[in-house]
Amino acid sequence: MLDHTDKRILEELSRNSRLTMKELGEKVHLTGPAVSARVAKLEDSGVIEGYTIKVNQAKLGYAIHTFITIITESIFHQSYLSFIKTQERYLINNYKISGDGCYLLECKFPSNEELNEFLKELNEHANYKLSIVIEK
Amino acid sequence: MLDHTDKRILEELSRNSRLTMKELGEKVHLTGPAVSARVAKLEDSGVIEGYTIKVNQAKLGYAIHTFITIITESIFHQSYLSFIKTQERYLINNYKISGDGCYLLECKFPSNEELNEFLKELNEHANYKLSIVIEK
DNA sequence: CCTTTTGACTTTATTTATGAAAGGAGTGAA
DNA sequence: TTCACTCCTTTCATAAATAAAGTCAAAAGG
Repeated sequence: MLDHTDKRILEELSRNSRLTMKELGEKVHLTGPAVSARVAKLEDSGVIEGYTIKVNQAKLGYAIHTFITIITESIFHQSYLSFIKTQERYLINNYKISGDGCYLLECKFPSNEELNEFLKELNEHANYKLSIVIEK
Repeated sequence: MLDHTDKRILEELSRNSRLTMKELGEKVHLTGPAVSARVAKLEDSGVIEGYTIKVNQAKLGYAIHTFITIITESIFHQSYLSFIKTQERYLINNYKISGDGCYLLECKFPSNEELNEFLKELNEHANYKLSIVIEK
């Protein structure tokens, strides 16, 4: 289904998704049209879900990166889920998990003040454990 | 420093980083060369860190997505850090965190067997708490 | 008030990449 | 052998990127 060349293509596009088909072709030893056809297949089959950029959140003013383990008391999660929908500017990911907690919420904040305010509001909907990312 | 148009550019490129400069220009009401110059600025200033793809890990055979909270007993983390360097195929991210644990390790696995084997080996270097992602 | 400078943009023209079409090499099945 | 199939290359028309020159408006200085 996926041969070595396809994996090379995924590696190269992960590193730089704005390569031209010609450049990508040179890296994996194919011509432009050939590599273009393979990329189209990878898109159609859903292996490549999309093309995106890595944004430096700190330079956008979001210096604080956190993971918040959510423990909801009630069996109804709707209160928590509705709340985070109103907090999109802070959200990176919300994972439903099994294990120690119901959700793992990945967030970014510009300042401790805003983090603190967020946690205060969050606490009305769920308990939490906070982890702050020091280094990636 | 970063005006509304720059933010629009970041949004559009986050959604699809393979837009042509012409298409991107149309979306933000600029010509190709104008938007190209802005993107170059965003790259030079480090706001755009890179261009990448979203890969469907499940379709690559990695169906299991986990977060593992690492608690190292000793004050020397080297044993753990050396270990994970040998496990690159499973690794997505390793965050050094403050809070409940020393590291938060994001991993992917093809099967419970390999996850189990990984945990067994991990346990020689650190204690852990496992969370498995059910939904994103 | 006029002139100059600056920055961000558009226009134009050249270079370069894309993508469709045709053709060839290798593989497996009848 | 022959056919069908897949995957590739080559070629070429079209489209995009990029460099250079020109436009315009706002700010600074005489």
